[in-house]
Amino acid sequence: VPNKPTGRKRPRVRATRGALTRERVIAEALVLLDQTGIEELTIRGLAQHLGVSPMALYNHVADKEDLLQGVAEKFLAGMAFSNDHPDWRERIRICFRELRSACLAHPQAVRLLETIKRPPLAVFQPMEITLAALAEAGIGGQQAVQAFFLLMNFLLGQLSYEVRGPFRGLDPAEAIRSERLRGAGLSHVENAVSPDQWNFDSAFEFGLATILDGLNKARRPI
Amino acid sequence: VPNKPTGRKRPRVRATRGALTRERVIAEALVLLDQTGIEELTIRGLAQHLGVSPMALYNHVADKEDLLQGVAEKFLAGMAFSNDHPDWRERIRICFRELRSACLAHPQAVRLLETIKRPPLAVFQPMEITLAALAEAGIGGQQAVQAFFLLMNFLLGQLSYEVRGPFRGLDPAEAIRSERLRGAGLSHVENAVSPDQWNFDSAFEFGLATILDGLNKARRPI
DNA sequence: ACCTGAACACCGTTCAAGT
DNA sequence: ACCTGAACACCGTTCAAGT
Repeated sequence: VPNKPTGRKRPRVRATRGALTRERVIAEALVLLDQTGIEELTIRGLAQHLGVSPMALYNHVADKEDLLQGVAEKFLAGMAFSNDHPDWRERIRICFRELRSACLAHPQAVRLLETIKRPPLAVFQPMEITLAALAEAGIGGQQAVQAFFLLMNFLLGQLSYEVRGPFRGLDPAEAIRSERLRGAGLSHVENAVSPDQWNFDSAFEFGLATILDGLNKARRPI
Repeated sequence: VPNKPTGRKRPRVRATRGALTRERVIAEALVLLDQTGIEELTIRGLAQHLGVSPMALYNHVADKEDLLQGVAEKFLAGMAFSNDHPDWRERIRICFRELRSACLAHPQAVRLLETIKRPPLAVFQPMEITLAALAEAGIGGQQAVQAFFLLMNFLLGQLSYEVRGPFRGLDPAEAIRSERLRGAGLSHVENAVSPDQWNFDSAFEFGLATILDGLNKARRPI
């Protein structure tokens, strides 16, 4: 909001009119995305939300793909990652915890990361932190990059699950009802799954810990 | 194709007409999906592909969501997982390799797993194999389920990356060009990334090995 | 029971026209 | 330079009508 009129009675609309800029279009798109959902984020809907003609947006955005790309950038932008812990393991842990937190702050936006053609530039900072930490641990080269993608892909997989809500479709009660699972010898599944006690936080921490333990072994190839 | 006419001159269309069934609709949807892409798989397009009115499909499918669900089931159905290796580690490894292979056989269909509200029933078999193997290794309860999801989420994350093609947007040459990365102190990233030598197979194997190493440590909690 | 055409309420985007 | 309305080529889906 550039300059708020002091005491004028002029309609407030004028203040935002003409202030349509790429920055504002993308910012409001993120707001609208959070309020509704990725499915409902549409050029026409965004235009209405901005009180403007649909075609007005095309002055600041190439097409919808470009808009989504911008929203994805904005959504991950401004993230600051702590990088001062002495232990390299803990540095990686903290970095991915922060990344996950930032993603979960905009649950609807997480699915953008699946839609987008190319990953937002914001992933480079966690990558730098991870590669630096791994280098300190004696892991470098191709292996270090693969380790980063192991962590990153686990995070993305977990997030896309997490965003969809707790554990849908893996309820054993429902599974038993299904024809396909009856007598299929899935005894371990039947005994193991209890969606009500599922906890994404602890699952995430378990994953992180397991990967870091595994990487620890990779430090000195046998 | 049921019964090919022997020497008749009658138009071939009659043979497939009326044979419209849920099975066929879903099967052809998968064919069309493989040929084109998830974006292009549309009710109207599928109807045209089947030589039928769009509304005809609604006799065999509730709505598009139901269609996609059916395609996802079909796409993963009929998979047989080897489960006879003596080593529990190798059993898990083989299972997830087979799962990945099956997914990559229909690259366009992989994105269905992200779109679908609930995971296809087919994931229960790998889950059973994994839980059984982990039980043999002394890992059970909540931990075993979390371990399965660690493996599964890694696989899904890797697949969604893999399907999009090799490493797009993480080219350092392109990154340097970008304003945001200039002077951001991303020295490790600049030195490490070389998309041309990236190999999804080896990245997958590295991930599997690392997770299994990590799980090995989880066998006896300290 | 299954298929059809017409119609409705939406999309993203192009184009020619306004200021 | 920026915004607009009308129009185009698409969507998924409802409805009433056909067989």
